[in-house]
Amino acid sequence: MSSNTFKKDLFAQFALVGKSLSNGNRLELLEFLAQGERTVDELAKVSGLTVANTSQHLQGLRRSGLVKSRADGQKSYYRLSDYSVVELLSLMRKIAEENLAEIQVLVANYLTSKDDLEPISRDELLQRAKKGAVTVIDVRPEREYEMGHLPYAINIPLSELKKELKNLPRKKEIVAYCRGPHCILSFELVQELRSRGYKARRLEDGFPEWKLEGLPIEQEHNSTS
Amino acid sequence: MSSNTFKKDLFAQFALVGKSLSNGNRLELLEFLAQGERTVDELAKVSGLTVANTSQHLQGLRRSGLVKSRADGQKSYYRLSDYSVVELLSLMRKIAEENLAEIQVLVANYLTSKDDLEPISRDELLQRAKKGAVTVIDVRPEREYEMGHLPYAINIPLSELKKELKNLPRKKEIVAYCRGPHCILSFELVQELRSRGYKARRLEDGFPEWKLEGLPIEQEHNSTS
DNA sequence: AAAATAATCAATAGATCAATTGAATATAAT
DNA sequence: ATTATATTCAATTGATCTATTGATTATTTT
Repeated sequence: MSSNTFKKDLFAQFALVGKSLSNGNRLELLEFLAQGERTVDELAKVSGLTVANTSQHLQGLRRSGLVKSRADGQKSYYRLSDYSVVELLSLMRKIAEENLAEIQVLVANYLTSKDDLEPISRDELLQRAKKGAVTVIDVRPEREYEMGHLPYAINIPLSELKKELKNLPRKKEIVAYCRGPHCILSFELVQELRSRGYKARRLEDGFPEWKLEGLPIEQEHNSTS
Repeated sequence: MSSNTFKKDLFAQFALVGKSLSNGNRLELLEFLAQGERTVDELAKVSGLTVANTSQHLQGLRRSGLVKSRADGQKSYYRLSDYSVVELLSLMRKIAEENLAEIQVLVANYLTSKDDLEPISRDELLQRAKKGAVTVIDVRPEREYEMGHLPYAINIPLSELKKELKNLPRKKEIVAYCRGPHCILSFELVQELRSRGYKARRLEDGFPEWKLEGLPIEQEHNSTS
């Protein structure tokens, strides 16, 4: 039965990856790392964790193979090991959204508390886009945008918003979308824009759902490896 | 900052899914459930856990949305919620295989301890298949086989092996493959076959890698939803 | 009705995890 | 050299997880 302990050992290794995904704070760190390489300090700030705690989580993530790090001067830079980690997070989010009722409740409460962040439907967006009546913003990291996005959508990751504000129309409606119906990035972008007096709404769900529906897609052609 | 607690709450929900994936025994249960609906008792047997322990793990998996259950008489049947759970497991395995050196070590040791379960390469398989010199077996569950498999491969899930033995050639070499280079199913099938006197080897890796390489694929056409 | 089967429940002990705190290390700036 | 900055390390506490044990419930069979 040495095969049996082999099997157990193998599953135990796979479980190391799962362990990394078993804590909300670590997921938040990973999500942020999906936008690119970051220092411990930056990661601590956005996640609201202490630096020591962040550092320890990052080391755990490195041991499980999800992130890599490099040191430069007094800083350590962490990044996702691989693009497939983003896919893993995406898939996890999708499965959670589809099967955990609690998520629906959370989002519903958040929306009512936020007055009306109610989303625009795909159909409505298509109709208004035809008339050129909306500006569509893709909030995902550049890499994901390049691999496919909604037609006429421009790419403005959350971190780039301030720079891009001057190029956005004051009166025309802005529609933001992201990875899925509960991807937090689009919520935040819409809030930011509204607080600055822009007319902004979220698309009801994200790029994957749009693509799945067979709706038109654009893609960048400069395939930089 | 109520948006902040919303974000934390949301990530905490996603982490429930990760938690389910953070234990080797649960991964083994999920892997087995990928082959179809099973009772608690069956799951306890294959995993080597006590029934009570198995039952508790399954209830945890249900709470996190990864499995569903139904009761019939005195039995409870559990199944994966969704095919995307199989995709999630696959992706996790792939990421672990690529990033955890320990897995390479485990497999290497297992192979040497098992004399020669050394795999056949894709190229070698292609050449020998052209001459009709090999029988190719896809060890994955039927559903996955139907969605795409190697040309001329026949589908024999591990559980079906005994029934199919009489149809297998005694002298011609048999090559088995599965989901990935370390998918345990193909290891087990090869061992079973060898112990019964068949000439059997594993393919060096699995279907996803084959597909990725752009090599030819067959697909069933009866698309039963 | 009594016994057998299948699964769940409840309580427990040991192991592991998560966050905090304060110290330590290493590099950069003054 | 001294100070500041960025990160890691080590120890600790409370919380959570895992497997075990024995009891309990519900359904079938005898």
